[in-house]
Amino acid sequence: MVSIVDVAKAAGVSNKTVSRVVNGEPNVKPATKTKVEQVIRELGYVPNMAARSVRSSRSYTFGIITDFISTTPYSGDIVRGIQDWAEQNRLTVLLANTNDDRDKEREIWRTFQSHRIEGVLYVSMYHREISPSPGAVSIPTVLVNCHPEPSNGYPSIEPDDYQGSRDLTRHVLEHGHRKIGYLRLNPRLLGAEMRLEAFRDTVREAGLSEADIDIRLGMEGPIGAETNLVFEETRKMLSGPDRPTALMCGNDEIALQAYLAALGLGLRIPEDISIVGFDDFRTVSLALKPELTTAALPYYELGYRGAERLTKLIEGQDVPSDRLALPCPVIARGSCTQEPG
Amino acid sequence: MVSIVDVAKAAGVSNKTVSRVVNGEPNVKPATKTKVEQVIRELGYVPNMAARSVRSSRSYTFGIITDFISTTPYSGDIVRGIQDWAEQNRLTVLLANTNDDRDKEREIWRTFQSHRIEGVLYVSMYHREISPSPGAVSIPTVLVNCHPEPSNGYPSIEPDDYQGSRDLTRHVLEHGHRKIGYLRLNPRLLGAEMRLEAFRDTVREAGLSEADIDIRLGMEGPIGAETNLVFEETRKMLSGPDRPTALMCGNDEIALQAYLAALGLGLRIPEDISIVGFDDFRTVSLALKPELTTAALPYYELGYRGAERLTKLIEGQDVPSDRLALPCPVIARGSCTQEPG
DNA sequence: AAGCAAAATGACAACGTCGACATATTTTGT
DNA sequence: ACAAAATATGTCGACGTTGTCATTTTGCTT
Repeated sequence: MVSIVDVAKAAGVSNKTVSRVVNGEPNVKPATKTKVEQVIRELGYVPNMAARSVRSSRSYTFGIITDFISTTPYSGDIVRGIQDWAEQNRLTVLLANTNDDRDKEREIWRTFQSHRIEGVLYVSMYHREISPSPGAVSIPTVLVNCHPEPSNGYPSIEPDDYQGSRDLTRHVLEHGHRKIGYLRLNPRLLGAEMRLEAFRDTVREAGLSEADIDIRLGMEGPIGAETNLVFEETRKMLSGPDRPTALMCGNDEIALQAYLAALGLGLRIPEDISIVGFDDFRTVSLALKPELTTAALPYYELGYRGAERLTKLIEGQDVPSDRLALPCPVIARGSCTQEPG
Repeated sequence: MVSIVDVAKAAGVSNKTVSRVVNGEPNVKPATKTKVEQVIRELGYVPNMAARSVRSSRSYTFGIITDFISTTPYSGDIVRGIQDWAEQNRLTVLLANTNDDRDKEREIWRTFQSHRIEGVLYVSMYHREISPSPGAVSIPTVLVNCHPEPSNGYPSIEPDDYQGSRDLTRHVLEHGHRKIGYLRLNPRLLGAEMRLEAFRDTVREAGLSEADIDIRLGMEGPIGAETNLVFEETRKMLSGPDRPTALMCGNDEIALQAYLAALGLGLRIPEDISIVGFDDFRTVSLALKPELTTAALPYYELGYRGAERLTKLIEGQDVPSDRLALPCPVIARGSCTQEPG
C-alpha cells in the first residue's frame, strides 16, 4: 500500500508537505501543490484513516446500533437518512445489530469504543421505550425512533404519532364521515396508544358521541407473534346494521386486511366504505387499489435529522429539547372520499 | 482515553505483557495474567483498533455497498445476514449507499480504501446485472443479489429464481390445477424472465398446452415508476368464460392486487381460485387472508453466505464457482389448495 | 543591494500497538 | 547442585500520520 512517504519521495518534497496538500492546508506553492497532486494520482495514494486516527485521536466515525433492522419494512430508510447525512459531513458509518440481545449489545458498545467512535445512533425499528446499556464509558448518543426511560436522559428523535393520527382523523371528518370505525394496533406498541388517543380526542372535539365510533382491537399478544383479530373484527363491524362509513386502521397492514374483509362482504372501496391506514408502507399502500390514504412515518428524516442532532451534541452545541417529534404527514390517496349519504 | 501503557504502569508490567494478555498469547504466568486483567477492568481499557490496524496493516473490516437499500422491504435482511457473520468472525462492518450514483460510488470506494477495508460486499436490492467501478485499486469483492456483466469476473451469490418458480409451479400442479394464469413481473427485472421461463418449462413438462395457460403482463416501464396493469388484467382474466383455477403472480405485491381483483369479482380464495406469489414479503404474505403461498427470497442467507464467500476469497481459498445460486424454498400457506373441479 | 517580514518547506517526535529479538526466571534432568 | 531447556518478561523500533517548531526561500521595501 502506498503511503505518504512514497508520495513525498516521488514528488521530491517532505512528507509534511504532502500532508499539507492532502488536507488543503495553506502555505503551499501552487507549483508544489500541482506536482504533489499529480504524483498522488499517479501512485493512487489514499490517506490511511487508521494512522490519521491514531495521530489525531479523532475517528470521524459514527456507529449505528439497531435492534431488529428487518422486521419493519422501510425502516431501513432511517439508516439511509443517517448515511446521507454522514456522507455530506465526511463521516464514516459503522453498523451493528443487537437482535435485542443484551450481551450482544454490550459487545457492540465495546467494539464501538475500540474504534473510538465519536457518537452513536441507537435506532429502534418500531417506536418504543428503551434503555441503552453502553457500559462504563459514555459515548454521545441519540435515540432514533424510540425514547429513553424517564430515568436516563438521552436525547431522542421520534415520529409524532399523535399529530399524525389527529390530522388523519380530521381528514376523515372533513370528508363528511360521522360514523367511524377504528381498528387498534397491538397495545404493546408505543404508537398504538397515542394514535388511538389522538383519534378519540379529535372525534370528541368534532362533536361525535361514543355511539358514533366503534373501536376494536386488531392485534394483541407479544410483538412478532401476535394474534390477529383484524379480519374477523372487520367482518363483524361491517356486517352490523348501522355500519360505519369510514374505517381507520392502526397501520397499513391492518388496512390491508380491512380491504380484504370489506371486499369479501361485497363492499366497494371507497364507494361503500372509506379506509385509511397509518405508516405508509409503500409495498402495501401503493399496491392496494384504490391506493391507500395514510399517514407517513418520516423514517428518512428521523435518520437524517437524528444524525444532525448527534453532531451538534458532539460539538457541544446545546440540543434544544430532549425529545424531538417529527410530523407524520397525511398522504391522501384514493381510499378515503366523501361520505356517500 | 486509557491506553496500553497506562495499564502496564498500573499493573507494574511492560506494555508488551499487557499486549500478550489482551491478545491471548501464550507464555504469561497465570498470576500476571490475572493481575493485568483486573487492572484492565478497573481502568476500563479497550484496545485501540486504529493503532492496531496501523501496526499490523490489517483492518478486520468489511464494507457493504448498497444501491438503494430501502426500495425493497426486507432486503435489509441481507445486511443483517452479513452483520451476523461479521460478528461471529470478529469483523467490523462499514456501510455505504450509492443511491445508484456513479460519482458517489467512486467516492465510497475511496473511503473504503482509506479505511484499508479487507473486502467489499456489493449488495443490490433487486436481482440484476451490475458492474462495480472500484477505481484503480482492487479490493476483494463479492456481488450479492446481483451478478457481474460477463466481462468482469466478480464472484456472486444470487437467489435461484428459476428453481423457486419451478418448484412453485410444481406445487400448483400437484394440487390438481390444469388451467393456470400467470401475471408477469416487470420484464426489466432480472427475475421476471427466469421465473416466467421456469413456469413455462414446468407446465410444458406436465403436459399442459398453450391453451391451458394465460400469461399476462402485470407491470412495465422504468423500475420505481412502473405502469401497473395487474388489477385490470386480473379482472379480465377472471371474468372470461373459461377462467383459470389457479393464478401465479410474479411477486407478492402482484398477488396482493390479484386478491383484491378476485375478491371484487365475488370470488373466494382459495375455494374459487388459488393464488400464489413470489418473494415472501411478510408484510404482505402474512397479512393476506388466507395467508399467501409463495417462494421465499433467501435474503438473510444471501448476506450471511456472501460474507462467508468473501472471507474465503480474502484468505485465498479458491471460491468454488463464480456464480452461486441459493434456493428459494416454497412456503405453503393457505392460498393454494386442491383444484375444485 | 541589503534588510526584513511573510510564505513555504522540512526535521522530528508522538499517537497506541505489536513484532522481532534480548534478557531474565523457572523447570527439568542428571 | 549444575547445566540445559523451557518459560516468562522486557526493550526497542516501526506502522502512517500530523502537530510543533526550526529552517529556508520568496517577495517587498528602502
